[in-house]
Amino acid sequence: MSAAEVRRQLERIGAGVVDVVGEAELAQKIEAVLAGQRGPLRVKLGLDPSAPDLHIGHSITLEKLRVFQELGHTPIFLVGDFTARIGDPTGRSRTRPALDEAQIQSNAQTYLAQAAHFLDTERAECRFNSEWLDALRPAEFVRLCAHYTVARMLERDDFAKRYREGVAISVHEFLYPLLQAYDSVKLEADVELGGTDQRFNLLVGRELQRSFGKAPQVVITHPLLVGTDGVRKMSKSLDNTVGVTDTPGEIYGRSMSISDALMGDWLAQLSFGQWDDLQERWQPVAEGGGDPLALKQALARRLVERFHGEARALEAEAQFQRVVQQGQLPDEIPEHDIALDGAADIGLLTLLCRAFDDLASHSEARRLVEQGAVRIGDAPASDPAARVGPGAYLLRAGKRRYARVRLHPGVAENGP
RNA sequence: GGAGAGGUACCGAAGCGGUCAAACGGGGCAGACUGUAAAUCUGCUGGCUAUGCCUUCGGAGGUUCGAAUCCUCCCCUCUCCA
Repeated sequence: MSAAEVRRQLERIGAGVVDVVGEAELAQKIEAVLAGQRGPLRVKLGLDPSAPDLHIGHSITLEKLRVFQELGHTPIFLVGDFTARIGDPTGRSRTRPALDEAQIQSNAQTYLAQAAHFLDTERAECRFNSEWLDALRPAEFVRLCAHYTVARMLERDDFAKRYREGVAISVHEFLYPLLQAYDSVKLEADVELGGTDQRFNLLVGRELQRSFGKAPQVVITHPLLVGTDGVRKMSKSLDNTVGVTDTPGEIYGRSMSISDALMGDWLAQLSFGQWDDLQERWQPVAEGGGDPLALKQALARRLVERFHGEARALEAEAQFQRVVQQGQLPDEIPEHDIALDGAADIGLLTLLCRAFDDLASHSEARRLVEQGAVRIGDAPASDPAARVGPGAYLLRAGKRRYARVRLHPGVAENGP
């Protein structure tokens, strides 16, 4: 009976993973838990508090953490506040400022709040690695470094690549995997989850635990979700995410913009065993038949549903069909009151910049006009030198930007 | 410490005294096409009171009618040697 339970747990844990290092140990650990010889498994997931907003790529590991929780084990969120305060581990975006403690705390809270979409964060442990890393004295730290070698560090893909290509690797970058591994030692993690890009770091944790005479953690890696661009991994800095806090419209629209091929990946990776009906519909589409549009709509709807519920999902779909597919106006269009300050009219370019926050300059507005992207009401506006007098207008710049403006002759009222 | 190679726009990468706001590729934006896509094609991609003007080629000076391009010093990266 216990053997069946072990098998059941292993099966659920193993669903959708890329790799489980130490599967036999995992079975033993679960057996021991079931036999009452030890407490629940301690399952670690590291969080980077410098980028707190979660996207659906994160949902893959979070979902697995939820599975562990359902099986009675203990999720541990490890906030890398110490590491975040020091700088960026990838070495690429060195401009990213080191965060101060208040920001880190607030980011960590944001993270947990968003993670609550996936699991019961109340029943999870949340720890900050500054707890032990701040206390680490230089002598101890140096001793810690002695547990690992430079050659082994260079085994990591991106280190090896950068070393080969002559790209700078700072010494502190070597320290990150080690510090992260030390977290596992201190937390006595039984399992650590991560994306495949974390494999190396997680394995260092496993070896360091062993080196410290502790039971090595089981390392479970999950596939990285490819972002909306269909090429690179989903990442906030690449602006190819579908975010947990995005509006229903954004989630729906961004999901609809993915390629058909990517739709297959997303269906497989984000299903979590809940979208069998959609998976079935994927097969014919993959073979060039079926109804890819309908399937993609169903996927987009389910994603909205996951974070905002069914009602909002249906709304988002209806809105998308009206606006994007039929070219009608969206329900909500930002409105602006613009005062002419006594002038008779206003330059079209100035007007556009005031109506659309994301237009950075007149030159950018000019380009849109010259490229025929701008409409006032139904009429195309193609003259950058045009001027607009008082009145109410519907402005459109490209497919996504809409604004209603009321131009009145008065003087601008300044807010209190 | 020594020798050499480098630092160019969002990224990669050409340019090496004027014709350079800087080739080319990627990304982004816009247009066409489409299933809303993707792929493909086309255009744009520093700013402005705009047939011209201003700011930009690691930083600060200098040479020159004129500098991303030459010189000096400084900062940073890489390689080899110690």
